[in-house]
Amino acid sequence: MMEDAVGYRLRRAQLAVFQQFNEAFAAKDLRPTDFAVLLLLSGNQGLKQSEVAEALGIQRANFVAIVDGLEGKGLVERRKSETDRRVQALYTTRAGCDYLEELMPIWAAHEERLIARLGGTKERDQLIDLLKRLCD
Amino acid sequence: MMEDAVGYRLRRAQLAVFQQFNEAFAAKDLRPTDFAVLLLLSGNQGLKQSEVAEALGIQRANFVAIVDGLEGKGLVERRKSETDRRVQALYTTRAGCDYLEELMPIWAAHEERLIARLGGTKERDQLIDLLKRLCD
DNA sequence: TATTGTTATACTCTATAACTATA
DNA sequence: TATAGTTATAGAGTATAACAATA
Repeated sequence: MMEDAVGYRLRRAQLAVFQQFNEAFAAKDLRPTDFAVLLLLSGNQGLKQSEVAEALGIQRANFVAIVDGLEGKGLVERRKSETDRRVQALYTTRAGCDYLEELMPIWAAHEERLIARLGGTKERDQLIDLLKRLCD
Repeated sequence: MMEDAVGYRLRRAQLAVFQQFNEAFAAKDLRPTDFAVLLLLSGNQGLKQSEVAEALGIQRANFVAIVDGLEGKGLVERRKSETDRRVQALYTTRAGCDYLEELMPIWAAHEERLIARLGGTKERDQLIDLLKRLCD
C-alpha cells in the first residue's frame, strides 16, 4: 500500500542514492549541490547566477552561500557582466576545472554502481525518462 | 550531462511530487510523513514506534515529535506493550481511521495525476520497480 | 550490558521579506 | 517600475549524544 506510493518510493530512493554519493565523495568534502554547480558550469561557462540556481531548483537567496563557498575554495569565480551590471556571470576557475577532472572518475564509478543496481544502462535510461515526466 | 545524473533527476522528481502532494492536501494541514504514518499503521496496528520510524527512514529521535503531533490531534495512540514495558505500540484511533478515509480519495487522485504524467499504470509499476532496486 | 523512547542540541535546507544597485 | 544579487531570519528536516526505564 504505502510501499507502492510513488512519492514514498522517490524519497527512499533519493535518500539511498544521496547517501551513496556522500560515501563516494567522503574524501572530497563536497556536497551533491556543489558538484552539480561545477558540472553544470563546466559545460556552460558564464551562466547568470540566477540561471544556475533556477536550473538546479534552488532559490536565488539560498544559492548565494553556495557560490560563496565555491568561490572561497577558489573553484568558481563571479564576474560582473559588462552588458548588465546587475548580473554576476559564473565561471569555473582553472583550479575548479582541475578539481572537476579529479571528481569525474569518482562520479562515473558512482553512476556505474547505480546502473548495476538498476540492471543495466537500458534500465537507467528508462528511469531517467520516467523521472523527467514527473517534472513538467 | 548533469541533466541525466540519476541523483539529480531523483531530487527534482521528488521535489515536484512532494509539492504536488502538498497542494493536494493543502486544506488538510497534513505533511507527507504524517500521511505515511497513518497509512502504514492502518494496515499494521500495534507496530513499535521504532519500527514505524525505521520503515519510513526516520531516526527514532526525530520521530518522537511526529508521533507527539499525531497524538495531539487525536489521530494516533501510544500504548505501552504488556510484554516489553520499554516499547510504545502505535495504533490509529477511531478518529484517525475516519480521517484516513477522508484522505484516501485525495491521495488516490494524487496518484492518478502521477500515473497520467508517467503515461499509464504500466509505466508507474516500472518506475516503482526501478526505484526499489536503488534501495537494497 | 543492550535496547526503547526521550530530551537537548546543532547543523543543514528551505522559504520569505526586504534591501541595494542597476536597468 | 522591475530585476539580480544580497542579507536576515524563521521554519523544517536531519544527525548525534546522553539520559531514564526496562530488558
